[in-house]
Amino acid sequence: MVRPEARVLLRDVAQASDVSLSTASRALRHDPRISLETRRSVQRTARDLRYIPNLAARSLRARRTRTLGLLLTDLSDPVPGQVAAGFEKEATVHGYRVVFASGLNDPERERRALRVFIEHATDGVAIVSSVLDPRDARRRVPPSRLVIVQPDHPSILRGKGGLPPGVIQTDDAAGVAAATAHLVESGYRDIAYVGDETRASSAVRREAAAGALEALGVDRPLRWFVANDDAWRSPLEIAARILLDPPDALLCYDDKLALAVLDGLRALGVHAPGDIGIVGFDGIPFAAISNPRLTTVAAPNAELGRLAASSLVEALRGGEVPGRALMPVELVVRESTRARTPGVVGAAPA
Amino acid sequence: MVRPEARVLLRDVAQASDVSLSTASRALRHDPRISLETRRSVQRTARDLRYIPNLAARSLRARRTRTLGLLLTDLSDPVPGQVAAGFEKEATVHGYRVVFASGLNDPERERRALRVFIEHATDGVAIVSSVLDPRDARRRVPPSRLVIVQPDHPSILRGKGGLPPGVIQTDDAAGVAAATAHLVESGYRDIAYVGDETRASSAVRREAAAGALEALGVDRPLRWFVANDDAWRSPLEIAARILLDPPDALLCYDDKLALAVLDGLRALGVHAPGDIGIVGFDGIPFAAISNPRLTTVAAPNAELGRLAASSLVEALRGGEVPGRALMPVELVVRESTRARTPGVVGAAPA
DNA sequence: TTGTACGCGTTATCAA
DNA sequence: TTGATAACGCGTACAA
Repeated sequence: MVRPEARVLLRDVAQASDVSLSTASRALRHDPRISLETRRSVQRTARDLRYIPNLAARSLRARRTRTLGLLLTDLSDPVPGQVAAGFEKEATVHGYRVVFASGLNDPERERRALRVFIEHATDGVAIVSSVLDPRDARRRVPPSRLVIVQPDHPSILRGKGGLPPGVIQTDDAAGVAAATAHLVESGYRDIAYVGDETRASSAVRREAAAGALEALGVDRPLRWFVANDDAWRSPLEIAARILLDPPDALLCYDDKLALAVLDGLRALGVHAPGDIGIVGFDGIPFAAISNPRLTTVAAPNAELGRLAASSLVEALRGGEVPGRALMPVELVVRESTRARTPGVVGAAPA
Repeated sequence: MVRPEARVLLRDVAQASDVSLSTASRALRHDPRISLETRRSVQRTARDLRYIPNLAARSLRARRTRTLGLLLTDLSDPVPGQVAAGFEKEATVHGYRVVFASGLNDPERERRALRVFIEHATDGVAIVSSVLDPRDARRRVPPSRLVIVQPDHPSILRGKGGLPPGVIQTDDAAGVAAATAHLVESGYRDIAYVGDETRASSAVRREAAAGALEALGVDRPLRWFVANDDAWRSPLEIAARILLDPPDALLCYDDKLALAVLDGLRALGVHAPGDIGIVGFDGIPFAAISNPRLTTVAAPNAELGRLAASSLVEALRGGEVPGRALMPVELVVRESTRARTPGVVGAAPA
């Protein structure tokens, strides 16, 4: 980048300011041992010469890069996108740069990405919605410099008892329970979950819904329509399967899927909330302006990213292990669910 | 990253394989001068020791990083997200890593981001939808290593005559013209543009619509509702303004805005395509499953990203200036517009 | 076919 | 308060 012969080096700045290399270096880093006068002068010439430090040399010597790595699933998806935006913004505030990599839910790609971060000698790493085993991740990246956001590995199913350190996640179970309660209060009885059969985060939500339903004393257990990761791409297929034996209401894995289901059902003449109630998860912007507007469990995605960055930076400063956090989610009731009397609509047998 | 005492260096690999540093280095880079036998052995021990090369040292010495920089507007927006995903995927295929930065439509932030790329000594840089003056960008990054995707600076207005090298963009004017023709063919006469008043890309689309309308011999000139960058966040406000004097059809700056307008109008009792026709731009996934599904001009966003990466890589290999490309867009007619007879609906005075 | 030795640009140690 | 100098880890011209 930039032709070598054109690039201004620290030594050029030093020569131009008539000081030694080390003085120039210190002056630019605001070292208090350098007189204010020299500092100003050096900084001025550095700006005049358009000096840009070579990060490679700096990190080689200083053993840190002020760079953070962020591993996420897919940049083209709004949810990880929001997390990434929050993370980058917060990191920038603290003077850190960010290197991104996408894992696309493939453990092998995720491992390669971590390797890239290590090559880049990132000071810290955040992993969002990783399908990688957290223990595996911690073997590759020292736990003191690792934050795991919204883990999506089966281990989160067993780990009911307390969050491990360095993990930031939303209280999905509570959110789904609230959504389930809302459905039941609104008179829905025959409720089904629509979501992935393999991903751990999906299992968490499904089990939370089942548990809530039972706890609420609803006699009909939760049903389940399997809709894998890209089911939202074929709204008709999934809608047709649902209509084979339609429940009163659907709890969908996420908003993307919920909106697709909404579309597929509409194409087949079934409308929410009149014929069926629909709830999503995530709170993406489009859920607020769909028709009908989608009832959803909103997660603070950008905030998750910000928190990941700040807790990473703090841990790096203090040499501590990053803290844990369980973030609340919020049920946002909109038009895709509504109060109704049970049994009016849908093929709900006695 | 990784405690120094734990990190495996090339010299550790060399020692363990009983060869010199340089032999180890060459063996790992598949240098044909090293016997196959030693190569294999060194590679084996490197893997066993989990050796990960230090990129800083390598790039310092080799004067290249195999890293590309991607500057975009906002990671949380689906459109740049798709470009980013395509870019990253293609870059990875060619063995390049990617550093991202978001400029948020702020020239100052964009300049800072370019600086970060130079610090990182990225081999090449792609700038997506930048509001920075391309000449400014080219002063900071050598043109031979710069690709500008979808520039959004006023200079694109004047530069009608031929694309400059290193620029990749979509043929927005043609797309908007096609959309306008579609509206006119469908019987819409009083047509308005909804979009930003300052951004160059918005001006291009508005002018293309106005020109197309005139060329089609429609007597009513294009009207214009100003809706700035985050107007989509307040659907009611913009819808209310439109309803003060509603046209037959709306050409919106992008899908996000179109969907918001759709929502706001619905809230006020006005429905597409019955009461008004609505067209978006971008072809985001949600436009395909909205209600009504959105007629839009679809841009090949992921492809744009892929092309940017591959043309950058190619230019780096050949030492050439990256090529130019004008990508076609496609009018996708869906439910938010439809054939109708003029004058039936809307406040179209004689 | 392999090894020796130097330098990439910066920061940190030590001495002045 | 400042300067000289030795690393940091790797790639490569040159020697063997």
